[in-house]
Amino acid sequence: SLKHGNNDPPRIKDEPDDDGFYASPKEDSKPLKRPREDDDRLLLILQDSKAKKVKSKDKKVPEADKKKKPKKEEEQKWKWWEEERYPEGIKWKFLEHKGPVFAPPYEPLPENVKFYYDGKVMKLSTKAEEVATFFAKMLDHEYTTKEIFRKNFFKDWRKEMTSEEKSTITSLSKCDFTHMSQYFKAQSEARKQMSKEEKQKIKEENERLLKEYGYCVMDNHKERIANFKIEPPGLFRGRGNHPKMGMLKRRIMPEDIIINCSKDSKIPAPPPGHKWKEVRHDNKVTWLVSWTENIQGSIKYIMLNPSSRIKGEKDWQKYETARRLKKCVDKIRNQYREDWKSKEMKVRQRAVALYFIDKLALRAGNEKEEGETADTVGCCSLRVEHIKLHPELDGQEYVVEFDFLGKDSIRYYNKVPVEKRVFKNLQLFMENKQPEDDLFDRLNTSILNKHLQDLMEGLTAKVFRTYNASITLQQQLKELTNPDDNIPAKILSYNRANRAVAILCNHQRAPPKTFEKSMMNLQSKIDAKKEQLADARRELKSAKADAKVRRDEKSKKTVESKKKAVQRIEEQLMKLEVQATDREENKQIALGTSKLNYLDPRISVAWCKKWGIPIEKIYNKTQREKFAWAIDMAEEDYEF
DNA sequence: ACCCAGACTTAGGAGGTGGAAT
DNA sequence: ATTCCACCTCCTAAGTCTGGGT
Repeated sequence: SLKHGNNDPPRIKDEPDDDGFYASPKEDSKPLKRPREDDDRLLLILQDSKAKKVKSKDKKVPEADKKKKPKKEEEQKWKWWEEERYPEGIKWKFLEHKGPVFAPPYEPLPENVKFYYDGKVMKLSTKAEEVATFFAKMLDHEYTTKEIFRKNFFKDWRKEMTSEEKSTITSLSKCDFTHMSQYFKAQSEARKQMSKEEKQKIKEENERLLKEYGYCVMDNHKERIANFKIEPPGLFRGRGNHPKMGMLKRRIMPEDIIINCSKDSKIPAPPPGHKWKEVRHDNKVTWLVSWTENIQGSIKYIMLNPSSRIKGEKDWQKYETARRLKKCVDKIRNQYREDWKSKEMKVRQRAVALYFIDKLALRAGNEKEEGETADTVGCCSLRVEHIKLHPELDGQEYVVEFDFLGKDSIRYYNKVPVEKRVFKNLQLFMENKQPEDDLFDRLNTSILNKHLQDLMEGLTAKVFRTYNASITLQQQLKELTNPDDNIPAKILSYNRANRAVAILCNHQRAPPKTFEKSMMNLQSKIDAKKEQLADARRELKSAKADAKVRRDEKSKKTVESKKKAVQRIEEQLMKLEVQATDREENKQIALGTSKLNYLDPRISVAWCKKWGIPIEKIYNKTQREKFAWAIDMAEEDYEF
């Protein structure tokens, strides 16, 4: 994908050198006060009494606490961040859940929906038909025309056919799925046209499912599960140029499922007539359910929601590690600059790679198995073909031009002036190499991370991304927030700071399909508003003139109300213009990923408090749930 | 030193939803 | 009431990193 053009803003963070600029964090990684007290500190409310029994041994709640026994609502806002953490390695003491929800069984097509082979109607066996419907549903997608997709699909489809089908259906191009495809289109159209009641019914059914399977009990607290539904079967579509696209993702059965829960919990029952693959009781891991997927052979998990204690604690910890990096980043930078001069090739490569990771927020770049996944790279796996060296370019010296596909096959394109020593090192690394050779042939992520571990406990390559993202947000907010601005303008500043981070981290998106159109609509709204403003101003003027002549109360009042009207329209216009700017600047940039994964939420919370911005303007409901810990603890003077 | 399985975080897109505009 | 559109939720792929085995 070539979403990213040459004219993009440079993706280099620009951070003040002054280390004393930010006061050192008041709290370090041990901010926890209250002891956890073995599972029975806080009572949890569960609607069903069964679950209450689970914790019937909760008798020793201290008196002091009983008095303040929180009401239901408060209880749902359990402040896990005020409790002590478990010792390293232990993730929970009690875990009970209902197991996964399986994909609905296949419903065969109605008799009148036909599949044609070589122009003739052909009735498929149920299994073959099911797989055929997967293809039929994708017919409008470009990738069903791709050779790899078709080849992989056909190979896997044939495995599901009866021997007769196999001998008849020998060429995919003779298969006609169009009737099936039309049927599905009609179905989805019908779904859209459903009556309110029918839609309501579906909604209620989903809610029932969520209520029953969407939560678990972990250590006396009811916690939301992130993904309690098993992935349905279908055709695999990897991102980018994936060698396995089109392969059949098989249906997961209870017999594939490993259940993880505590011994003394009510063990979830497999569907009637089925058995689990295994039930285990491993409290050193956080997952509730796992299975092995058939495309890559990797393990998939059911885990908790980001709002859960177990995810929140980890997230918090991540930002604390990044803050520790802040304290020693100067030292580390000096160190790698020294290492550029090392006589050991390995050390030089490590130092240059680390410089890229730090300066450009590149990912570590683990090696990948060839032919198993799309060809993408990160820092350590960069190849000679991914960079170009320009001793001079557009008036700048020592420019490195990066052009490679990163995670999710998102293109990274950037021209970066680097220090002479880096440039010379890169020339050295590239000597006598082919384009497809590794740039850093003496380096991998394991070597790099081992080194980082020596520099600071818990330091890995990705900590630099977190650190640089968060420090950039903080610094950009400082720079861009104008105290005199109104709230929408301040929010625009926030979004711009957020955008600076997204650009640094190369978080891109495809421009929304309706972008041009919606931009035009907005522009015409702005034009209309401008006219309205001009009208209002004219009216004000004449009202003023009128008042000057008449000099009575009534006409004075008219002037006042006209004035107000002008002001109101000015404000509306400004809001629209801000919206247009924001949207335009956001065309290809995805803000969500950095907001959710890289920016210490306490920075945003503090900023909101400082400027009186309602937190709802920055974080939606889900995000507020995820960042409840930060919203609760960060004050306006918080420094990352 | 390497390899691999396992666990967990990070990622963009599809499609649904609900409120505003017409 | 209907349409539109922005936002949100869900989905699951694709990374990172660890640790155990050899």
